Amino acid sequence: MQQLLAHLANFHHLSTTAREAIQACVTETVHAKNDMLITQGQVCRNLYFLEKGCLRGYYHLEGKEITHWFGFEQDFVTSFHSFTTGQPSVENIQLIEGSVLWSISREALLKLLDEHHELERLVRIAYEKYYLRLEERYVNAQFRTAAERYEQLLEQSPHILERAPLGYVASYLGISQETLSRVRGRI
Amino acid sequence: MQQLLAHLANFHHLSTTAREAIQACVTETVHAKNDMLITQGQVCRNLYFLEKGCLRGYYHLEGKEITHWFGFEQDFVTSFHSFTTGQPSVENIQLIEGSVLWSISREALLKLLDEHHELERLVRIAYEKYYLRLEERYVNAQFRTAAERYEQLLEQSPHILERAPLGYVASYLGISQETLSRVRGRI
DNA sequence: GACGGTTTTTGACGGATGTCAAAAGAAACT
DNA sequence: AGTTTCTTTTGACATCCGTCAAAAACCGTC
Repeated sequence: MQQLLAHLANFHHLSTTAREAIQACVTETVHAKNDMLITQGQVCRNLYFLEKGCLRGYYHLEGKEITHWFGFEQDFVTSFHSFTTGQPSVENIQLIEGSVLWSISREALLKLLDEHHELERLVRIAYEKYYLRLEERYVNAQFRTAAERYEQLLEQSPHILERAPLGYVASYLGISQETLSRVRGRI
Repeated sequence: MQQLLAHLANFHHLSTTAREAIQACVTETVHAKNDMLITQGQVCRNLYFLEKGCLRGYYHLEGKEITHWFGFEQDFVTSFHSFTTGQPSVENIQLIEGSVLWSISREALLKLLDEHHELERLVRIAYEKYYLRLEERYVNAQFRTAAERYEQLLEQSPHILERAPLGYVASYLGISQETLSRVRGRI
């Protein structure tokens, strides 16, 4: 819990009343490896904060699983599209390791924003950071060869390679597992 | 100007005082085809609203120009990373057609948010939409063949194909102009 | 309607990578 | 240690696509 509040305070100052309001409406959950946090077709009603563990977001395309993001300690995670629009999720969120999560429902979050106006700014700043990360990932995806994309990842996010199985990483890079294996062998 | 205010009102209710404050700090500019709005290396200090016209954001990678987004009427545009962090832009923004833009500086925007608290929420909602669009683009980029990515674009954003030269569209799809030309010929 | 410049198309070729299938290696369980 | 199961590697082959170069189509201007 302290982790979550400390993380939020990085974005913007937090008053005591806001802290207390947040504490009152988030709840802790523990999940085992390979558990599904969200399954395609469900509406994702919660925003999660990952205190301990590791997970991935993936969807199905052309008969394959495409892992498009990984989450680690201190990350906010949700099926963003479903959470913001209320439509069924097109993606799945699955635990890669046993994990500890804090969660808040969309309704509770909106109520929180209504009652503690200062938090609007905090959320806005969190979105900015979120957006920059997505943009960076997108740019990296433009590198032509598998080897280049792999080296980018190795440099920028080595923790992904250490904690996620090869197949997930391969689809994250947009290549087959076999190709990733070969590329890795050469380096 | 009415277009801009009407567009903002789509996100969230706008009070009269907020409207007036906005009017007071945005300015209109007109640009000719092929003008550069932002050049790589500059800090992008403004957020723009595109009233009329069409432009693209691109950057250089491995000796090629990568167009990674297009902007059209009613879009907010900026070099997002530079604008939010104050660091030099890694991307260029260039007009594809002669265009009419409204702009506001980062300082003026932050002042506006401080003085009109209600606008924080509006900006937060605008970010949500922005983010969803980026995510969608990212997912489309995962289709395996050039033909599939082209057909996705044809379905979801035919206006891009109507208004942007082939070479820009090709790099947007992550393929060569020649391949795009062939794909298009087959369909 | 002829000219120059720009954009798009066509052709030939090689390389990177996906696919399928099987082998090898690790980890988990008894 | 032995068996099962999961993950990673290796091999062979087809194909999609990038590159380079040249031709064709398009467009505005004189």
